[in-house]
Amino acid sequence: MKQYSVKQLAKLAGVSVRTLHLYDQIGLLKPAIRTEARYRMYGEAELLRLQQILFYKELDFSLQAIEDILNDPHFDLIQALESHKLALRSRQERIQTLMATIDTTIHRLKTKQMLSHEELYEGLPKETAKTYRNEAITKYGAETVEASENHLRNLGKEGFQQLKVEMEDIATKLIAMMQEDPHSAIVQQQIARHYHNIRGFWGTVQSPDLQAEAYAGLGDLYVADERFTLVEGKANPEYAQFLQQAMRYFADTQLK
Amino acid sequence: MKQYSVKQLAKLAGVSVRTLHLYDQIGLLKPAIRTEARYRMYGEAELLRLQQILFYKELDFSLQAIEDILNDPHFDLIQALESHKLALRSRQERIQTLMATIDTTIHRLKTKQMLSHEELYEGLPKETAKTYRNEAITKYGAETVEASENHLRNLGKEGFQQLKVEMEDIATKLIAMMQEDPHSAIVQQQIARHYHNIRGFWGTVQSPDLQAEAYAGLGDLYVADERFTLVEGKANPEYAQFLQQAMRYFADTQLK
DNA sequence: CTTGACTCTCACCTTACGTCATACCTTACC
DNA sequence: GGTAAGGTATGACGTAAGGTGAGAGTCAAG
Repeated sequence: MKQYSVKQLAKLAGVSVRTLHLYDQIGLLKPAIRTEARYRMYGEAELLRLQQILFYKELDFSLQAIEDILNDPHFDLIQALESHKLALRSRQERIQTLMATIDTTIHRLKTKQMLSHEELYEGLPKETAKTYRNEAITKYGAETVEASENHLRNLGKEGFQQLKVEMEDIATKLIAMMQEDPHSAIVQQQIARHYHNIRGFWGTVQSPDLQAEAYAGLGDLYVADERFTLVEGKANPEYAQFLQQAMRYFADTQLK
Repeated sequence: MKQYSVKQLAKLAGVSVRTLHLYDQIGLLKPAIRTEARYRMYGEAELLRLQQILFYKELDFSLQAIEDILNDPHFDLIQALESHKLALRSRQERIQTLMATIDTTIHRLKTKQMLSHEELYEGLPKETAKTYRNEAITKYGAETVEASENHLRNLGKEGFQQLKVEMEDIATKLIAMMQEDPHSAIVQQQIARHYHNIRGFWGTVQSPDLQAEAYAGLGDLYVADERFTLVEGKANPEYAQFLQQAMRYFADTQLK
């Protein structure tokens, strides 16, 4: 029966000596025996177990999870693999959106397509909420607007409350930024974040184009519904109009 | 000019107080002033900077990277974003292969398609290397076999040496496992790892089907070329035959 | 007997915070 | 003016998976 020292086993398996020390310490892989001088000596069985450990480690399982899997032969391996795959998938989706955000940010930087708030405000007629809503309906169709409205209603009390808190929050931030300026790119970033946060609220809308429309439409709705124009408790129509413009701009230029 | 305490700012930006303490400590975001009682007070400028920090943090930049970006206005932001995107892409690709591996592992477990080494050895005629090679040629065509051979030659001394080391390594492990058994699934895992490692060596072959063929062909080549049948310096034709079988099995059943 | 290679244990460092512990400060209320 | 509640400060420890030494003991070869 072959025996391996730490270094031999480490080289064989392509890991560091420290790693074996650690695995011993946490009980994941203990040496077959210790010599008189407390040297660790591993046998074939340990090599085998180490291979299994490395296999699961390559799949990004945590050492704790690996220990659970290996120590319990009745472990539901398939289930563990499935759920691990789900975790991997959501990681991947997150990375996907990150890359998309980077793309739009790069594009924005390259084309110097930054939104100054002069731009945002210029040409904005001071009309009433109803007018905006009707405008939105003629532009995007009653269907879209009503779908958004229905979705808002379907949120229920809690969801609506949450949305309101979120809106007040971003409102406060954006206003502070707009006063401070001059880095208006930040405003764009905030809108992007807002879009990202809000997106989950209308899971029903599927295509990206429709999402962009819905997002812009939501901006119109914000103007229409004064519950969303409250900033720290009091109405702020200027903010609402600004937000509407910014959201439409974002939808048109960034959501393709 | 508005002032914010730690808690106010934390709530506004959606982070914890501890986070602000940390950012202060590492110099990423220092409060505008400290009160007599050393309370941290932040102004609009700090809120702005915090927003920027959070934006980059959402993109998975490290705090150090963020500090570099924010502290140097001449920083090549676009370049940083591009390279960050590359890193994200490779992460994503890695996850992709992980999920694929999980899929095949699950499939293997479900269909109990595990390779016993009786299976592997049974019906294996004890023929010579040349015979194997010729067999490989008639099976997969001279083109495939020669392409593999050429690729091997093109590796140059170093590449070939590396490949040999790799081969001896896996040979040692596999033989140990086969003797130990009885978990033959491990052998499958090892073959999968081997395939994964080796794959980079023939970047020219494009389609998955062709890669599977090339991989199986490589198994035949191992038998044909005794340089690959060395285990710790001495020839080991049994291993070569085993490996050939295993690789073909893997290519046929796992690489689709 | 000494050198060099190997091994042991201990312990601090990494990231981006969370979670106490202890002590001080501010504000509201009586 | 006292007290209770709650905000704040600093410091320290813990997380995952090891990296990187420090200081000391062990082993085989020359």
